[in-house]
Amino acid sequence: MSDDGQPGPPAGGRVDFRAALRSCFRAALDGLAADGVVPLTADEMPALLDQVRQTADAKFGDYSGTMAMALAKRAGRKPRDLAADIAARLAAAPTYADFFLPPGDPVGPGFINVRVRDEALAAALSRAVSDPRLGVRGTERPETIVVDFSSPNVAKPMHVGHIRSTVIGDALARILRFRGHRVITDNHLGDWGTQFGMILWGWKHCRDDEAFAADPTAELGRLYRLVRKVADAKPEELAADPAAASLAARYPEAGREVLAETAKLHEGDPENRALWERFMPVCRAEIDRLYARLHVTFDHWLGESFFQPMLAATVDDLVARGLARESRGAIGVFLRGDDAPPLLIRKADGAFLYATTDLATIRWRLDTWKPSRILYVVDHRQSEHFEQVFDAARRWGLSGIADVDLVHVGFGTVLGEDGKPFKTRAGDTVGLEALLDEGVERARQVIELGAEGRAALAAEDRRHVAETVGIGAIKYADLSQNRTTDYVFSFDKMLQLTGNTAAYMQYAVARVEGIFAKGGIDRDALRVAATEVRIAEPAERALALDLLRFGEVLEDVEADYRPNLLTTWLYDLAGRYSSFYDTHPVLKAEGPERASRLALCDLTGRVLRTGLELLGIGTVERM
RNA sequence: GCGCCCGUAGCUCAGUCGGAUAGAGCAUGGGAUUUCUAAUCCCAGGGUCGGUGGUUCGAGUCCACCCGGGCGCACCA
Repeated sequence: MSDDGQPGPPAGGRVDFRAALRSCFRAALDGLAADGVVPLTADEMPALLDQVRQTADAKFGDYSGTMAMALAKRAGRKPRDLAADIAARLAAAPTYADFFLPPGDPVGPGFINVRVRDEALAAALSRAVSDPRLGVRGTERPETIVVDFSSPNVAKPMHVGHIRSTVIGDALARILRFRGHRVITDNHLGDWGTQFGMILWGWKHCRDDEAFAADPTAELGRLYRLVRKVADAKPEELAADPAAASLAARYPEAGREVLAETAKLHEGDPENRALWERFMPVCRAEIDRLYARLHVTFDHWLGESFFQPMLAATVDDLVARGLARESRGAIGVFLRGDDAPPLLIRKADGAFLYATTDLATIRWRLDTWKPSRILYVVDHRQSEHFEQVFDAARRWGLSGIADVDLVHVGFGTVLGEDGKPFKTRAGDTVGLEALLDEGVERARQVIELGAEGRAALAAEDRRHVAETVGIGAIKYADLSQNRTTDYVFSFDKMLQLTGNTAAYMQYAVARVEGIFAKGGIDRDALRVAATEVRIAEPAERALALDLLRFGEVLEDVEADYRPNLLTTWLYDLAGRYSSFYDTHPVLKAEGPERASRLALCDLTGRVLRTGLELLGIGTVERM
């Protein structure tokens, strides 16, 4: 439950029915407590008001409150009696009658069911149609929120394992921003770690100058993959790669030497530093191209190298404060006593670790941006790491640490079709670019096979549609899954263009556009004139009510950082629209009915488009 | 060994932090197009929610134990 349940005037005339009803319930419960029926403290109120929700089934009304049953025992009353008491107080709450029909008798063991007045629904709908924010209120307490996501290692080509952080992080950033927060996105590039040591070692021992001249990115990628195998020296990997095996035989100390190259870079060795500066633009050009194609942008690109100058001071400070100490030649923060493994912040060879960078980064962000939240959109396998880093940061006693919420927004591992995870360090996974190409190609094939209506699309339009649909399908497949569960990567599944997919909603948007194109409707004029909306048919009412829940859904997405709540709702919304569209003529309707249906179509199109936009998914006019 | 996560329809998954007869999609079977894009809509079959106990008005959801699977646990990130 968030701030939106607080009483208060609706922002900009926008109505959030659930928030309005919660504030009525709050008044009812306050009265209950004041009259001594049941004692209630202020801090348990949010959880109780959370029990005001959309009903499971429309036959029970639009919203229901279930807290009476939970409170009955404490009140020493029968659940139904207490529910009736609450319902009576609810009906008398200020503004209740403006929005809702009288609650009536409690149902079952004590459900208080509420239905929105049709006039209130029509009025809210007509305001939403004329509102650039589509009736969405947004948060009443804007915060500064840092979203740390994507963060690939620039030394190696991006692959499918990077897609979740990128897509989920981008969607969350867009949604939080739309909610009214000040959002700062930061791509914390891995541009300073061991993987650069591998490239440096590879460059010095087995580079191919011609290949580098022809395609620098590919050559650096080759070096990374090759040296990684040589350094790890796993027999089964070497057996499968003769080139790596012969190098490993020639340089048995390769693993140590790679770490030494990394340490030299960190110490400011001129040669390694110069090579790093030469490689960086090559690496950036590669990932920039992919971000452009994904339409993902960042406010900042503060990679590990940016924080490198702060690392020594970070370690010194933690040592000086008695939080960190030497152990087996390394330096670590002992968080769980002397026996449990510490959080290492400096290796025995002097090099720093990613925990060091993470701690320095927290300090810098607190000093610079003073955020109230920092979100880390990172694979859930790193949950322990973040627990430790957050714990260490709190003990560190940084300025502002008490006021910041550090959140690891974890997500399930990307698995291959064989059910095994894509290992970050594994050699040959599906490249991200190849994945996007395949998605677009499959979408293009569907378009070519399509009905005559699509034959009218110009070649340029077809390319654009294929790109939008193909990449949208890939993003949507990822976002529509509960973020905490593992995610099986499957071309066939994500590129299927029927059912619960982005294409279904993009198609609904295109059909809305079709109506306005065919009817030659002036949508701006329609929005200004949409003052007399009438909701008559059940399909219209269901659609209208659903449209007005946009703000509720975004609030819920923020509460748990779960974009799949938005995808589910959008899919339901598109389904309601399709049902409505199938049975209710719009252009052939007349008078107020036609105007009302046009208003519904206009708002549906814009809500779907905006919702997809918040997921980072594009739409097209025709498809 | 310690810690975290998961087990729901044939398949892939939702399930609003305890609420009403457990929902979608795909697949299967049937139906709808003189009408705004059929990439659509409507209908049907399909379930001991891994198992056993417990907590209570109520459990897929919370607790305990068991079965089965995944991940992490000091010098990679």
